[in-house]
Amino acid sequence: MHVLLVEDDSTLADGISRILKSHGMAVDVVDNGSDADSILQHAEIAVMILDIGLPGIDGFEVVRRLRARGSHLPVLLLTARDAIQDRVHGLELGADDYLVKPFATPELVARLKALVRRSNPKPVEWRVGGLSLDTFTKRVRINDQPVELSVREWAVLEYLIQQASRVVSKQQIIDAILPWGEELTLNAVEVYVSRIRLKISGAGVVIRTIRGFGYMLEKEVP
Amino acid sequence: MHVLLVEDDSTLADGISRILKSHGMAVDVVDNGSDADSILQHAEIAVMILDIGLPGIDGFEVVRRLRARGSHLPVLLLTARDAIQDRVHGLELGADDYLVKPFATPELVARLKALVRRSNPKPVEWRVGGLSLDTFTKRVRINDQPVELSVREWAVLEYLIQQASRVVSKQQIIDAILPWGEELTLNAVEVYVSRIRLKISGAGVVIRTIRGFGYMLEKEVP
DNA sequence: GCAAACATGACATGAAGCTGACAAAATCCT
DNA sequence: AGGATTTTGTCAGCTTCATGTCATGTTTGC
Repeated sequence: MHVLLVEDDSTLADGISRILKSHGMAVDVVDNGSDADSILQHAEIAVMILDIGLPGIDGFEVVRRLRARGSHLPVLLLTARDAIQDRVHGLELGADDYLVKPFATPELVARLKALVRRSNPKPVEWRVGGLSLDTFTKRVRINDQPVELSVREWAVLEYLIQQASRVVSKQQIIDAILPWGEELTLNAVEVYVSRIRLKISGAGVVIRTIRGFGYMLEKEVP
Repeated sequence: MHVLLVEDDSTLADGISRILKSHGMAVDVVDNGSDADSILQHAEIAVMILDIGLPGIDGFEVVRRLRARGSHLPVLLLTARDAIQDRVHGLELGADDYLVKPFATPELVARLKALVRRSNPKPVEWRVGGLSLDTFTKRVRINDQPVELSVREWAVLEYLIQQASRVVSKQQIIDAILPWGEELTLNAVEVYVSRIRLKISGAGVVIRTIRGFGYMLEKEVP
């Protein structure tokens, strides 16, 4: 999960960054509004922590532009203790929650998690041909017959079905299923695919190998 | 809608009271904890605004007693600006939100409305197979035989039964049963589940382990 | 036909889960 | 209050099984 932290006090930024990383989040830090604005338009960010008091483009403007672009990205405001007007104004502009400085770190983490959880309602079911993945029960069915998949296998198959009829490279698969920074042999992906193929044979769906490019999940054509 | 306002600063109490009334709410004002406690037990209150710093029985104690009686009444805490500990503690005890003094009136009203909206009264009884949880009496029955669960066990089982037939991760369980920001080892959840399984064996219900994902409560399939 | 790319069986490693035991904390009970 | 009892969370030891790599076999494109 990528967190964008916009904070110009570098000491505070470092502190928050460290805490979040220790909770397994990937943190991008910028210290001004225009950098934030540009990153938001180009990177995959799951949630933003935004200090109101910034030099140049201030926090309000960042939120305003973000919402103007139609984004629903959850935003957590950091405000000074006395800045009541700021909080109200921020919420009006479309921020989702705020935290008053100074705050306790568990509170920050809890609020962040809550925010992301709230804004992240996943589709319940993926289906291609006779193959269906139920994200509630984490169960895979082939023509209504349940099939047991391991975590890794689930992750790979979920990614493939989301990208159905598109070619995805092994590296893309690795990036999709691994936490940031972790690596794997490309052969590992081949092994996953092999195992998955075994388990989903008979569904009207195949994982085609596109030699030199990667894999593609698609309906079987006899 | 009846609001119970517990605030010993009469100037502030009058102000808040006036604002709320102008928004069409009925307001009961008391200036101490024991009065609050007694009103809560005898009147139909929709939401409580509670100052922490009270003479006699303080705000924490009021919340504690309220929750100990099994009530889900939404509670909005009023805390002094610096009292971070108070906020965390209050949320731990089961308050639903807090507001730092001084606050803007639109914020108070907005939060209050949000709180009431959010507090949808839960069904009194959950039932899956031969297992039933009565959220009012906090009692668990297996085929009408009462079973004793501890508070934690109750909390976990309640969450599991609410999410029946869905996989919930250990972290989700922790987030669901613990107050904001508190943490636990994931192993603790394993222990809870282990203990609960012992106690509910024989109901037509099992807590399945979905390795790598979490747990799922569902009807037993022999 | 040959090399590169892919497939897959086999294996060691360790991650995930379970549970009995225990110390600390909370609660109950005079 | 304070002693007894229950609850709670962590740990350690153990089992099970998923995981990732390797070695070796197979396919594919040129």
